[in-house]
Order: sequence, then structure tokens, then C-alpha cells
Amino acid sequence: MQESTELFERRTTADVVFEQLYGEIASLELLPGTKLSEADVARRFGVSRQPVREALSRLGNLELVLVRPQRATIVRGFSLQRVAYARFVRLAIELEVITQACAVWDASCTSALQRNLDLQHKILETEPEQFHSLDLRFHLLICELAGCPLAAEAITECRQKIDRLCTLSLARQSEAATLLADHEKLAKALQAKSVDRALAITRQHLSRLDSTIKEIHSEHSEYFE
Amino acid sequence: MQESTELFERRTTADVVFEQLYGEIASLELLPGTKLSEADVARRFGVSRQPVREALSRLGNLELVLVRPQRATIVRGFSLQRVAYARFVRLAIELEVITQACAVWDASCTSALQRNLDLQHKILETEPEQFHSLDLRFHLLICELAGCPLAAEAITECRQKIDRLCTLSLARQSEAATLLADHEKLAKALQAKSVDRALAITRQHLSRLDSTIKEIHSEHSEYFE
DNA sequence: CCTCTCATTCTGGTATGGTAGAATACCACC
DNA sequence: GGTGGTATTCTACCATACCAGAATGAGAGG
Repeated sequence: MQESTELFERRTTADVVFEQLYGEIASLELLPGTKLSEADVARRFGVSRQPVREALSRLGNLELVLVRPQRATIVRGFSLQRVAYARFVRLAIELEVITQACAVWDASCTSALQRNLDLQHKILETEPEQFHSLDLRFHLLICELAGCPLAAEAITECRQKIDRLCTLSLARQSEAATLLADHEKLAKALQAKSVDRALAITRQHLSRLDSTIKEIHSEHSEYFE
Repeated sequence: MQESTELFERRTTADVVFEQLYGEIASLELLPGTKLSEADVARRFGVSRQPVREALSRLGNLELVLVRPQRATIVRGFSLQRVAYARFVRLAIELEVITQACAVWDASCTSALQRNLDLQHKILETEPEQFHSLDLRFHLLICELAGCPLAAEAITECRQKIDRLCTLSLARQSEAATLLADHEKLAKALQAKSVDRALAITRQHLSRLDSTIKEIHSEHSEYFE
């Protein structure tokens, strides 16, 4: 979505700091509530405060940190509202993608999707921890096949907003099997070009996240704000 | 969506510069391609480069400007792709909102919506230039009535991305009448809780933007990138 | 007249110092 | 011992100076 015109991206100090901090926040190495002083971070990275400031500003735009002038900058916790927002948008996008997909679906689409499904089965048995990324690939693939590459961007954006939650919802292979079954059913509905069935499956598929979120909320309420 | 926890917002210099530049870009006082040198802008506002830098960075996040290190920072033109992206997301959101609305619609919703429609009629005769804002209100109102305040945020966000285009598409009262007719039909479909009809009307309603965009693209191709 | 080279100038990125405001800790005073 | 005021210490913000890369222009060489 960004920097499409210029491909040579100068690697700036602010970029490095930003990406490092982003990673640490997303992976929960930096827990919500952690104070991120410009000076401290600058010392830690051995750079000046300016690029740190820039990086924190960007994190603030993504609502990952809350910068309170003259007070402090802290890592924000999860917000049920923001999660719900991302969920809603994601659902809306997926539904429209499926609608479009049904309109243009053909045999080549089915086979392309089937290759991804085969991979999912294999991964689920060998390296189940990789299932999540393949899950995402599955949905993005449908976007492409439906002729909506834009939707893929939108979905990716939604996922970024709840990246950290996914970190907490690991070790759920039992659910992975359920999700894969959903994917299978969805593929069949697409093949049959049955819009209503595909939409219903999509709704149910995404709604499975809600219970997961609920559990996380009760288990780790300290991470919420 | 932002700064919900802290209500006292310190008005920082960077904020002022940002909002001023944002306004000028959105209103097309600053045309696409205009160079925005940090130093120049700083001199113009009588501040140092630092807050200007911050402001430009934020504008970059919104993709309103393109900052090219060691080269220059320029106002970005419209991008058909980004417009299409906003359009797609908007459509997806609206469709889901309508679906939800049909599920919960009752008489009170109908009357609330009718009040807005009456206003639209009156405005269209007296101050047609105000119709656009009322149009937006109409859609946001449906979000609220449908119990999806989150959708309202999403729609607002989409509109911001094509704010500048709206500036160009003024003076189109003839279309306003068409849009109002759509609104009327949509209201009837909602009252009848006819999901399919409501969705179809919504699709047609939003697709009317496409021709407008096309015209603008051919009339002002110099503003596109 | 064209072309290549190099110096000048402009760009954004970085480092550093200083400032105002908010929080905190401390101490006098009740 | 509890309370109120004050000084210290933090914070992010702003201004200034300097840097390296990129564009631009002029001049030398063909």
C-alpha cells in the first residue's frame, strides 16, 4: 500500500528502530503498559532521540503506543473496540470477496485453491505452528482469484491490527482442524458457485475468532485497556 | 478512533502545521506535484523544521504526500488504484451494514431515517451545495440504526481517502436528485426488510460514483499519478 | 554543438541542547 | 502522624547545526 512508485528504499535509522519496536510489541516482548521513553530507547539502540521520536510517532499512528505529551509514551493494550472494528471490516471485505468470487469462479480457480488446501493438510500434520500463515494465504488467494487484489491489502491491514492477539492464540491445533474443515466447505461452495452457502460458511468461519478473543480477554484481562 | 482515553489534547505546533497542510491539500490549494520542502514550509510557518517534519511524516502516512529521501517531498496526485481501494472497502462495509440493518429494522428506525430524508429534500431546494454532507449523514445514520457504530468510522475513513476528489465533483445538483431517489428507494427496502432489494440498491447507488470518477479522470488527468 | 565531469546547491536524515509542563518525592509545618 | 507546598526529575517538544546523498548547472573536452 505504500512506497509503490519508488522501489529503492533507503534504509533509515528510524526504519530500523520502528521495525524492531514493532516486532517486539507484536510479539508481546514489550507488554502493554510498558513505558517507552525516547531517551531510554535512544540509548538502547545507540542512536539519537530524533529517529526514535520518528519511530514512536509511527507506532502512535498505528495505535500501538500512546504518546502523552510531557508525560510519557506507553505501549497500548488491546482494545475490545478496536478488535471488534477490525473484525467487522474483515468480515465485510471477505463477504464481498466471496460474492465476487462466485461470479467469476471456474475450474482453474478450484485447482489453484485445492493446491493450497493440500498444503494446509500437510502442514497441519508436520508443522502445525505454521498453519496460521497458510490460513492467511488461503484467504488472500481467494481475493486474487476473485479479481480483487485490493481486498487482499484490506485484509492484511485488518490482520495487522490484531497481530498481537494472534500471538496469544497460538497452540490451538484443535481449532486449526476446525478452520481447515471450514476452508474445505468453502472451497466446495465456491466450486458449486453457491453464493448463499459460501457467505454463510464465511460468516461462521470468521465468527470462530470471537470465542477465541473472548477467552483471551478473560485469561489476559491485564493486557486490555 | 483515536485519543479516546485522554481528553485534554495539547495543541502542538506539529498539529497546527499538519492540519493546515492537510486542509490545503484536501481543498486543492496545494495541487498534486507541488514540492513541499521542509525548510520552505518551516519558514512559511515561522517554526523550525522539526514540527514540519513531523507533519509531513503524518501526511506521508495518509499517502497525501510522497517523501523521497534526499530528493524532495511532493504532494501526491490521485491514484485510481487507491480510489478503487477506498471504493471497494466502502461498498463492502455498506453492504454488511445494510444486511445488519434489515435484521434489526423497526418502525422507529424508519421514522428516524425519514426525518433525514425530509431534510435532504429541503436542502436540495434551498442549499444544494450542502447536500453532500447530508448524504454522508444519511449513510452514517443507517450505521447507527443498524447497531454498527464501528461501520460509521470505517466509512468516514474511506471518505477521507477521497476527500480531494469530492472537491472536484461539486456543482452536480443533477446527480444529487438521483442520489436522493436512491436514498428513498433504499429506505423503502429497509422498511420492507427486503435484504436482497436493499443490497441491490446499495450497489447501484455506490456505483454511480464510478462514472463521476471517470469523468474527473479524463478532465483532470494531470492530477493523477 | 554535444557530452561528460565536477562543483555547487538543495534535499531529507541525524545529533544535540534547551524548554515547558507533568509527575514525584521530599520536607517543613500543622 | 498527616498534610500542603516546593524542589527535583522526569517527559515529550522545539530549535539549531551538521551530514550524506541527489539534483542541477556550468565549464572543459571532444
